[in-house]
Amino acid sequence: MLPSSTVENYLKALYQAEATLGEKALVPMGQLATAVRVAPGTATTMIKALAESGLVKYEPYLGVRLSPAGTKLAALVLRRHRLVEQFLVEVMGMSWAEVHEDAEQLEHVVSDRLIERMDAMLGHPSVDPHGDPIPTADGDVESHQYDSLLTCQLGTPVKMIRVADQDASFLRFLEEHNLKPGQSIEVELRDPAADSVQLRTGDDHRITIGTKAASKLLIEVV
Amino acid sequence: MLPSSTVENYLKALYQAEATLGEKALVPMGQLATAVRVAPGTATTMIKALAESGLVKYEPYLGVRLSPAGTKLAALVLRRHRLVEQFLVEVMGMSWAEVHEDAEQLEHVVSDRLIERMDAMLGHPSVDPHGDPIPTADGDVESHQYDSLLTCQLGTPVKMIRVADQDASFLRFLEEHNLKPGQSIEVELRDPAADSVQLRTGDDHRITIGTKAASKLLIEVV
DNA sequence: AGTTTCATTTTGACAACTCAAAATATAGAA
DNA sequence: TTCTATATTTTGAGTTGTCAAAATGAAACT
Repeated sequence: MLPSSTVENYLKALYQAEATLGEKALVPMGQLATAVRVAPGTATTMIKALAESGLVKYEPYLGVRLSPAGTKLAALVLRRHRLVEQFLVEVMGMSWAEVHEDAEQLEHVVSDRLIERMDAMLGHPSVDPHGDPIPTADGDVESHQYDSLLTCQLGTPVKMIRVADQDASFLRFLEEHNLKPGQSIEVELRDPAADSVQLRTGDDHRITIGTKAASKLLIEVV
Repeated sequence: MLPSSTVENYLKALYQAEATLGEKALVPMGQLATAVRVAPGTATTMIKALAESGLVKYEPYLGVRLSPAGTKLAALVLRRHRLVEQFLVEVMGMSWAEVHEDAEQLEHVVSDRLIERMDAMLGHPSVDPHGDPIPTADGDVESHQYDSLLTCQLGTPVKMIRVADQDASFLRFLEEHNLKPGQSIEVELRDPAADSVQLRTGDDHRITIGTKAASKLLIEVV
């Protein structure tokens, strides 16, 4: 019984929620319902069914957690999603700001045959255009913890690694200022009162962004 | 209200049935039900709904025909299907025998943006790997009537144009004998008693195939 | 015309997914 | 501890797409 697109979306949402909430945390129903854009009751119903089929562990009133089986399935959905994004950018020449929606659809229908061919054509990439890690065909992920532009040291040159946000207009903004994975950056100033972070990029541009945005830009000390 | 995958499949099946039955013919329910692989009653129910939304003309007990709106929608599904097939063969390097199933899924989720990108990357092809014509983005199709290896003149050199069958094992057979669109062929002999047709290909191989198979291979006199 | 045959339609039911709104549980404030 | 605000679950209902099997229509053969 292979999972429907709907089920895949629930699993994927749980996977991503767990990644930000921390491994062993239970994902609250409300958050899950918001993520998959359904009414709270709908999420409850679905989760009870998924618990029935062993894909999640459900603790009434507390939340949900993926089972090992569910985790693996979710990782494979994410693998397809991210390989497709990388493919759309690298091969089809699409902008990284516009590939998310397409990948969101394609991830559910792309066959193993096709996805492995894409993987090979791309030279088995380890990350997608946003720097998100691509799980292996076995569902294993290389997961690092990175600092963000909000938490890193001031005045230290760092390299951008990953954008933890898929919002198209945000990505377009980043693209416009050449803030992509690989770019060198230095945080010059943080102003808590103004809720802002001031950057200098490797190609010597100064940009000021909000702290919320800064927290989405993950980096590594050079 | 954009059509669901299910609706798209019904429309596509009708389009293809009409293409073989003749323009103004009504497609019988039974045939449609078989094509979309549902029980007869299911097809009746669905068709009544489609008639309601103006995509088909339904004549109880006689059959169905696509409306102009339905025809256009079906052509666009076919456009996506065939462009995807061409893309999978030309860009992804897949065999023409194995692209049908993938295209069957992808045709429902590939965005306009992506399909037009594929189209451009392929140089706006007019036919897919099987020689089937690719409708334009407006839903217009260049439709020729071709002779087949069953109906063409004996001993006359002809060129293969199109394979009117998507069966994977049949396509693998053709590939093995290099019977692809573009190939020159000559029919040497037809034996009605043996139900067979004997060919000589441009690269000088002799092959004997059944009349049913021969009727699927469309050609043009050189 | 009468009867058998076959295709088609109707009926009743079910599975997957969803919602709105009522009922209930939990947690935090008084 | 009691009340209240908030999150969660339950309930009843709707949509889409499906099937099996009964009922009906059309056609074909005595």
